[in-house]
Amino acid sequence: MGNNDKPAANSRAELENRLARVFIEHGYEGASLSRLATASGLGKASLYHHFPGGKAEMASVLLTRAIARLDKTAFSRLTKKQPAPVRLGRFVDAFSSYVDHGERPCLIAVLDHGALRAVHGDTIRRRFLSWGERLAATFEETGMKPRRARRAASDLLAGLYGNLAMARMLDDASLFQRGTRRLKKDLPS
Amino acid sequence: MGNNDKPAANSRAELENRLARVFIEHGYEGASLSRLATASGLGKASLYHHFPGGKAEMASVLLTRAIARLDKTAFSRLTKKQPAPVRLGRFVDAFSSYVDHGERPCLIAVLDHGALRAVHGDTIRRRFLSWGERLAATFEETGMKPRRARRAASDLLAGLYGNLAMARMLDDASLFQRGTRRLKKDLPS
DNA sequence: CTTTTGACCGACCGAACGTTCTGTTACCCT
DNA sequence: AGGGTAACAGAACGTTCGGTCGGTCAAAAG
Repeated sequence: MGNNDKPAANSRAELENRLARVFIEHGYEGASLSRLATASGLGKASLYHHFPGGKAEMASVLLTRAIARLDKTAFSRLTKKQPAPVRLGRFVDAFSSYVDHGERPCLIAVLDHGALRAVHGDTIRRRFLSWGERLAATFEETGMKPRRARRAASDLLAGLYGNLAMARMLDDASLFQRGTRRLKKDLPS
Repeated sequence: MGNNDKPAANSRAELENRLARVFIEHGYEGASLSRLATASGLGKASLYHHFPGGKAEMASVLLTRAIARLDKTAFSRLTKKQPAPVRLGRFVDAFSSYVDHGERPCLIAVLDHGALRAVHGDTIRRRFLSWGERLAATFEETGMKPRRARRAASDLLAGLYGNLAMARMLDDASLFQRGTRRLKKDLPS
């Protein structure tokens, strides 16, 4: 076996979860194959059974998964049947739980550095642009003019990621939670 | 020579600038000795003349320098003789120029990851805590109650780092500049 | 009972890693 | 002129890197 003290992941989802945690913690360059093997409970060679493209494919798959998840769990709430202010509140809550209420950095942001930025930076950029537009459109529904709605969308995203960054540097997730509560309170009603 | 197409750095400050750029761009694990050597115009072995402790010492020295700079150029403005609102505005401007108006990530934040987090995370945490208190004290001087001043300080720092993160992911420094302008406008007068 | 297949891994590979050894210059000091 | 030293680099060190190879083993398929 690849590891003595950890049971192997018993499902594809569990395997990806464990790999994602390594990438989040150490970044792409710091996530070595031996670390990934240990964390997954598999041998290095076995990882190539699941990801023939090696480390690059793992990162790519995990990034795609993270984007899909953030889209499905958070941004998709912006296009539901509730009134716009409710949708915005739900979105903030969903984003918060996506980053584990401030405990975990965002994998998308983590992978947008170093060697991977050249590969996936554009995908990430486009995605955030589209998300920003969706967010702005929702703010418009609350009665804001396009210009102001754009500002509100930009401020909200920056507020979310900023509070996440501060919570990480101060090693205090409650800081993110308080910041998020404030962001919600300032939402249009 | 360690390099063919780049002139060697001609001063200690210039050397550190070039090394810092590599750490900012690639992170600690991604900043390989050969990259550092190439960027500095020195041979790998020569870097050990200036930093006997190797890569770890480079990062440590550069981190200390970044903290000192941010303190001196930005946070020190909070304890000058001008009225508090003016000091806050100056602080935001100074922070903005510290990160090259949104073009460059903050080295302190970049080095607070992976292997280096265990080594320097606590130093960084304490520093940001102290900076947050200084910022809150200045907000208090504008008439805010302690509780609200703390919130304002936290929101301002989060806003700064959040806009920086968004500017990076969207690859658009003007986004940081607009966000910063808004943060200044919302400052107490 | 055989064959095939999917999951797995120990052992290995060349390359790159961070680091050190052994110098060679070039400049200062007396 | 001679001795010391700061600044540098070529070449090699042992280690770890991402990645490959040949194979085992259990269970499904025939």
